[in-house]
Amino acid sequence: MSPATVSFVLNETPGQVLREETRDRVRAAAKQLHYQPHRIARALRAGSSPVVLLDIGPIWGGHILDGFVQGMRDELVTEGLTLLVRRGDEAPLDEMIDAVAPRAFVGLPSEYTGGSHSGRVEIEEGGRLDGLAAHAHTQLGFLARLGHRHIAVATPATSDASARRIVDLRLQHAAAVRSELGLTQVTELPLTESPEDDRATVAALLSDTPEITAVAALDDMLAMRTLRAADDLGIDVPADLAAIGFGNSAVGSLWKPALTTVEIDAVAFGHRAARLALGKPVGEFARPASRVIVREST
Amino acid sequence: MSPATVSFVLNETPGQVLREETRDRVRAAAKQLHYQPHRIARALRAGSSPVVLLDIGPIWGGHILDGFVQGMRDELVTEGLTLLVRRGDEAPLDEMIDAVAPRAFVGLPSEYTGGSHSGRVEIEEGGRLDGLAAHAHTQLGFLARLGHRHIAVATPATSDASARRIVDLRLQHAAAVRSELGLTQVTELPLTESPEDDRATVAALLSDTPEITAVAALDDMLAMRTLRAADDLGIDVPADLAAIGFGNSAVGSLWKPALTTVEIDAVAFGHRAARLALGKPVGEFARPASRVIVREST
DNA sequence: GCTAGTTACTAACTCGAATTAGTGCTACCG
DNA sequence: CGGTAGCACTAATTCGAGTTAGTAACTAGC
Repeated sequence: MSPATVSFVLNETPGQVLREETRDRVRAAAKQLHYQPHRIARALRAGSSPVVLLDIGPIWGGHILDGFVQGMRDELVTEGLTLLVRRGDEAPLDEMIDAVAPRAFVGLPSEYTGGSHSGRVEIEEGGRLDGLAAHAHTQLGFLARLGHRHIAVATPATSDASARRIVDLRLQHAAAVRSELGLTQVTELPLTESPEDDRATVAALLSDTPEITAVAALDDMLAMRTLRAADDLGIDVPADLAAIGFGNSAVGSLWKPALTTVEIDAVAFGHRAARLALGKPVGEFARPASRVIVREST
Repeated sequence: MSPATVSFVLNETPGQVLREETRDRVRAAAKQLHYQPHRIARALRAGSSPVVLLDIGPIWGGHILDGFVQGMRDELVTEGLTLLVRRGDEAPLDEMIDAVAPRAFVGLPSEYTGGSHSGRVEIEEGGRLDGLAAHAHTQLGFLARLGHRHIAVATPATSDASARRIVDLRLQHAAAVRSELGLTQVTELPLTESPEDDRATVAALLSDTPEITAVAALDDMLAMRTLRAADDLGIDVPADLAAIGFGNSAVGSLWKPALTTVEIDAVAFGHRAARLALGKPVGEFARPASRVIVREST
C-alpha cells in the first residue's frame, strides 16, 4: 500500500481510477489498524482547524443562546465542522482565535474590530426585519397595541464597555421604532444587582414621570427585577404598571405574576449565522423571527 | 539570520550561547515583520494544541460556573494555555476533542469513559472534604442544625442519562451524610418544568410524609420551583416548610421570601481542577469550600 | 511481439516551526 | 603561529497528512 493510494481511497479524491477491490482492502486495513487521521496535521495542511468559533456577547444567555447554538450546529455538522462557543468571561478572543485557528469566526456585536483573519464574519444584528430592531418592534409594538404610550426600557446598569455597547444598540432600536408605533416617550430604567437600589430607582422614575405605564426589559431577569421592585412599592401589576421581558427564560413563567415575554426564533438565527459564516446563501425566515408570549404581567 | 538562531532567541532555548545584541536584532526583526508563530504548526510539533478543554455537565450553570471557569483560567494563563469550555448542548465531546486536540481535558462527572487521549483528567467530585459530598454536608447540616429531621431533596425530573447520573451522585452524597447528621429521612422530590405538576408533586409528598419540614434543592432554580409550589398551596415558608438552594444565583435574593442558599468557592475549585489537569500539586483549601448564605426561606 | 490501456506504485515535496549535528569564522592568548 | 573559546552559521530532520509527477507491472487487443 503506497501512501498515495491510501490517501486517494480515504479522501475519495475525484478523478482517481482505482479498483473497487483495492479500495476495500485499504478501508479494511484502516479499520483494522484503528486509523484515526491526526487532526492537527490535517489542520496544518488545510490552514485552519475544522472549527467555527462563535463569540457570544456579555449579555445573552439561557434559552435564546441554547437555540442559537443549536441552530448553528445543525448547519455546521453538514460541513464536518465543529462549533466552539466563547462566553464573555472566558479567554480573550484574540487568544482563543490564536489557540484554535478556526475556519471561521462569528461575532455577535462585539469589541472585535479589524483583523486579517480569514473567514471572519461580524453579525451586526441591526436588521430591520430579522435583527434586534425587529425584536424591539415586537416588544414595544405589543405594549403600544395595549394602549401604552409612555414606556420605560429596563437596562442593566453596567459599566462594562462591551456590555454597554449592546445596551446602547438596543436603546437605539427602541428609539427608532418609537414614533412609528405612536409612542410618546421611551425612557431608560437602569437596574442594578441590588433590590433596594432598584426599588428606589423605580420609585424615582415613576414619581418623575407618572405617565409611564409599562416597562419593556432587555431580558427576563431585568423584567423580574422590575416586578420585584413594583411589588415592594405596592404597585399593582399589570393594572398600574405592565412589564414585558425578553428571551422567554424558564423563571419567567414561574414568577407571580407570570411574566409576559418575547420569544425569538433562535434556532433560525443560528442557521442563518452559520450559513453566513460559511459563505452560503441565507434564505428567508419561514415565520416571524420573534413573537410575544402573553402571560399575566401585561 | 539562520532559522536556528531565530528559534533559539524566540523560544529562549536554555543552554544556547548568544550575544545579547544578536537577540535584540532577532526580536526587532520579528516585531517589524509582525511575526506571528503559526499555532497549528506549533501544535503539530508539540503533539497537541495549547488548549485545555473543560467539559461542563448538563446541570451546572450561572454563578458557580463563572467562578470555576475564572479559577481555571487564572491557573492556565501562567502556562500559556487557553481554556475552552464545552456545554452540554454543544458539539459532542469526542468531536470536540478531535477537532481541537487539547493538551488536557477536564470533565466534571461525565459519560466519558476510557480513552487513550493524553492528559485526560476526570474529576469525580466525590471528595469528602472538597467535593459534592462536602456541599451536601454543608447544605443538609445547616437544616439539621435548625432542627429539621425529615428532609426532601428537590431534583430535576430528567430522563437524560448523563443528567440523571449527576443527580444520582448527589442523592448518594445526601444519603451518605444522613445518619452522621442525625437525620431520620431523606426523600427525593422530583420537579418538572411545569408549575402545575410541581404543585401536585409537592402536595402529594407532604400528605404522604407530613414529617417533612424542609427541602434542600440541588440548585436555586429547583428551590424556587419549590417555593412557588408552596406559595400556591398556601404553605407558610419557612414556618411550615423551609427551603435551601444551591449555587447562590442572582434570582435567589430577589425571590420573596429571599432564598437561603449554599455558596461554593468555585474559583478555588477552578484552580484545583487546572492544577490537577496539568499534573501540578494541588494545595489545601484556604477556607471552607462551601458556606451557607442565610436569608428568609429557612 | 508490439502497443495501448489500466492500475498501483515510488519518490519527492508541501504546510510552519523547532531542533540537532556539524561547520566556519573571528578574536584572543600563549 | 597554533590552539581554543565564542558565536552564528548551514543543512537535514521531525511532526502527520496530503498531493504530484513520473514510472513500473500487468493485461488485452491486434
